[in-house]
Amino acid sequence: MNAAPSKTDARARILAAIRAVPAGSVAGYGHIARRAGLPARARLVARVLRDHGDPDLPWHRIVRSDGRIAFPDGSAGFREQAQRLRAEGVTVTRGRVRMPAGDTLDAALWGPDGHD
DNA sequence: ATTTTGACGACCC
DNA sequence: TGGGTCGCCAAAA
Repeated sequence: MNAAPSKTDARARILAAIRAVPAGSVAGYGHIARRAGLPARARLVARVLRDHGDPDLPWHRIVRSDGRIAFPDGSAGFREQAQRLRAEGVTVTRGRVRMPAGDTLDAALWGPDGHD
């Protein structure tokens, strides 16, 4: 029934999906978008992350689909994200983290159908 | 209304 | 792994 989710709702879903990422783990932008019911809206996720305004939001757990940090190498955001991830036990090598292998593990972590 | 931009992604080589 | 192309979408210019 939700054929036309308003932008506000979409944003709320995205934020929820981001908060659903467990500490010590990472997720891609497209991954979050899909999880929020918004396929092909990875860029929207980026936009939300840029604006969010919630200090508790685990934005640092969101990386590119290839595992690379989305900030320019060497930038403040880049370093901060790497630092935060390491603080959670995530290994960051050359600004890159190891992405979860298959969706199977992903489903196990988040729920096979819908669990937010 | 048209073009550019951006914390992106899938493909290809 | 790494570099380049093309597609996608919303906000800004």
